Amino acid sequence: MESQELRKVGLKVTHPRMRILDILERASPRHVTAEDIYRQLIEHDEDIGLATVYRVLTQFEAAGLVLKHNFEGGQAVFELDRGHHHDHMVDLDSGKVIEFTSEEIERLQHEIAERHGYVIEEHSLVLYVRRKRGAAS
Amino acid sequence: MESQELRKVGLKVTHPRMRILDILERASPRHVTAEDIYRQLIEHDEDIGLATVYRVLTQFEAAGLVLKHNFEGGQAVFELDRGHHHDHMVDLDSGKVIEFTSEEIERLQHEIAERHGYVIEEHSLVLYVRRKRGAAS
DNA sequence: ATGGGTGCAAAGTGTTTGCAACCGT
DNA sequence: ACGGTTGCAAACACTTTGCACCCAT
Repeated sequence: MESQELRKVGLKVTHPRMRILDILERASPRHVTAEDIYRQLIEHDEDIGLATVYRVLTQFEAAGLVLKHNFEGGQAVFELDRGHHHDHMVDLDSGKVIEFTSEEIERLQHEIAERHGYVIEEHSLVLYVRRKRGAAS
Repeated sequence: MESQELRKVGLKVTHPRMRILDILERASPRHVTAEDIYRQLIEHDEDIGLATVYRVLTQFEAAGLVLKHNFEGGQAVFELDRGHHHDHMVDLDSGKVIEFTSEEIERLQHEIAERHGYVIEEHSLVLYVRRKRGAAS
């Protein structure tokens, strides 16, 4: 039950938070902007303001429920944190976001930070790509 | 001579563009925001508007003279493109930007994109780091 | 009941743009 | 002289905030 997830992270169980969490869980594609969520709320005749969407997303991020990414293009995108760290590829033509992981890149990153006397707090790796000519979909 | 660099990329040699290019060349740290540049212009009693700084930086980017990065924190940072591709580490405490390169990470990135049927158009790898406890400066 | 949560509108930030004057060629 | 370039102010897009009311506990 979603209300448990909210309580678990110390957030009061309110209607806006439940609805937004619900949308994030069902979201496909998984990466959505605040406006995307707001639009869906409107479609479902929910009377929730855009400001609330931003506030709730910020709280969810602080609570570790969602991840926020700043890809190119101004709008931040959010996704539910499912616990499996991954990086992103953004298809420049379709806007589609593809997730990927690479143990090896992770390892190299830590090695590099270490070499400079640093510890990685967080990182952001985004590949902006285009379909290869002749590649199948 | 800087005026040559401008002509080479097809930009009219104007006072604002010369001054901004000059600041970028002398900049240390090399990564500066539009405001940083604007501030320096003001200090040197130059009568150049912030809008012009943005316009010129955009043109420089399009001309391949500068690179623009969107690190966390809203403000975009610019650096003169010296031709040597590199990625960035941002010290979360000092704001300092450290450059690094990793042939291996580059290779892995292309391998991953390839595996998904894509070609990398550009990419962004930023490590947000903190000094390791006890690490020398 | 009480303190956090919410909607709305207004304020903020960083960046872009319209326009008349200006300057490099 | 011409057309690109500039400064200024206003417009923009996205996000945050102040405030009076509302609702979960």
